[in-house]
Amino acid sequence: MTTITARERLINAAVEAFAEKGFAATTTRDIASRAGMSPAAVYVHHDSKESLLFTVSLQGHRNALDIINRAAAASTDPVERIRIMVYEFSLWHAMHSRVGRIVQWEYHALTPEHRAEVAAFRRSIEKTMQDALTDGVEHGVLDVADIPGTAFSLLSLGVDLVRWFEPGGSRSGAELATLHADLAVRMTSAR
Amino acid sequence: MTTITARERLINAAVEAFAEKGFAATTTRDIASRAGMSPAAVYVHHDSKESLLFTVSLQGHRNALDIINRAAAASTDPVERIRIMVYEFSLWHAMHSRVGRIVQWEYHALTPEHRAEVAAFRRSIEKTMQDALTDGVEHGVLDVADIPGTAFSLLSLGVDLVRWFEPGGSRSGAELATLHADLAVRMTSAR
DNA sequence: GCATGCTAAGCAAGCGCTTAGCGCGCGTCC
DNA sequence: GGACGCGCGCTAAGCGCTTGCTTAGCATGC
Repeated sequence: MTTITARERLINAAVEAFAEKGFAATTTRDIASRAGMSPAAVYVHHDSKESLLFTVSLQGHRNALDIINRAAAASTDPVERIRIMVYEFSLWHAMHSRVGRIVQWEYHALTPEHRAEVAAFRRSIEKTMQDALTDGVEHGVLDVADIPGTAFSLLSLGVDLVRWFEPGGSRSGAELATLHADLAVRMTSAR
Repeated sequence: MTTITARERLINAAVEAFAEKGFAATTTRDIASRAGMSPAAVYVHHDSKESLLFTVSLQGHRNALDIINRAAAASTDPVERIRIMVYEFSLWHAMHSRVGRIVQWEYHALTPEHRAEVAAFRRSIEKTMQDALTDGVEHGVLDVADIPGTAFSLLSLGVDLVRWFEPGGSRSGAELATLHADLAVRMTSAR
C-alpha cells in the first residue's frame, strides 16, 4: 500500500480543479477544500498556485515524452512503429485527459521560465515522431512529403482528445487510439 | 468605408483579450481599455462579461458552419469535396485562430443555456462532414470504416491549429491547410 | 520541551458590476 | 438664427465581495 502524502493530495486536488474549471478560474480555497484541508495548507506544501500548476504540467510532459519514447522503441518496422506511437500517444491522452488538458490548455499560464522548461519536452516529443517518419522514408516504406508537418498532425490527433474526451463516454480510449493509429498508417505508408 | 461602432470595438477588444489571456483571466477593465473606453462603458453596450463571450462564440460558430457548408457544396466529386472541406476548415481556423481559440477553449465558460445554443452548431458541423464521407463511401470512391470517428478526426486537424497557430509564423495558413487536405484524402480515399 | 503539520483570521489588492451625473450634438421655438 | 432644452453616450467613483497569500498560534508525536 502506497501512502498518499498531504502534498500529493493537494496535487491531485489541483489536477481535478484545473481540468474542470481552468487554472485562472480555480481558487486556492477550492484546491484546499478538495484536498480536505484549510486554505493555508496549500502554502505549507507548495510555493504558489502557479508552482502547483508547474508541478502538474511538468509531470504530465514527462509522462507523455516517456510514452512516445517507449512506443518508438517497441518495433523496428517503421510502419508498425508509427502505428504503436500514435496508438500509445492517443491512448495516453484519453486515459489522462485531465492532466492532458492542463498540459495543453494551461501552457500559457506558466511563468516564462517554467514555460521554457516544459517547451523542451514538447520539442523532444516532436523530434521523436519526426525521427520515426524520417527512418521510414529512408527505408522506403513510408511516403511523407512534409515530415515536420505530418509529425505534428499525427500528434494533434491525440492532443485534441483532451478537449472533449471523458471516461465513460460512448467510445473508449482504446477504440479512439486504434482509429487514430489506423488513420496514421494510411496517412504515411507508401503504396 | 464601414463605420465601427463602440459596440463592435468592445467586441474586437474582447476577442483580443480572451484569445490572449483566456476568459477567466481577462478583466472587464482590460477589455474597456483595449477599446479606449472607461470600465463602465462595457455595460452600456453589453449585459455582462459572459454575454460578450457568447457574442464572440456564436459569431465564430456561425462562420465555421458557413465555411464547411459552402465547401461541401463546392464540388460534386466526393474526394475533391473532402479535400476542399478540410482545406477550408483548416484555413479558417488558421486565419481566425484568435476567434477559434475562444470558440474551442472557452466553450465551458458559457452559461448552460448559451452552451446548448452553440452546441447545435457543432453538431451541424460534424454532420456535414459525416454526410460527405457517407456519400463518398456510397459512391465507392471513399473507404471509411468509422465514419463519425474519421469525420471528427478530420475536423480535429483544423481545430488543433488554434492551440498554437500565430500569423507570421514559419508556416502559412494556406500551407497547413494544403497539408491537412492532402492527409485527409489519404485517410479516406479508396485505392 | 520542542519540532512538525496544520488552522483561524485577516490583509491588501483586484474583481464584476452599479449608480449618479456630465457634456455635447441636435431638433425646436420665438 | 441664436437660445434653449433634452436625450444619448459616456465616465468617475465606488460597493460588496473574492482573490492569492501571510501571520500568529495551537495540537500532536517523539
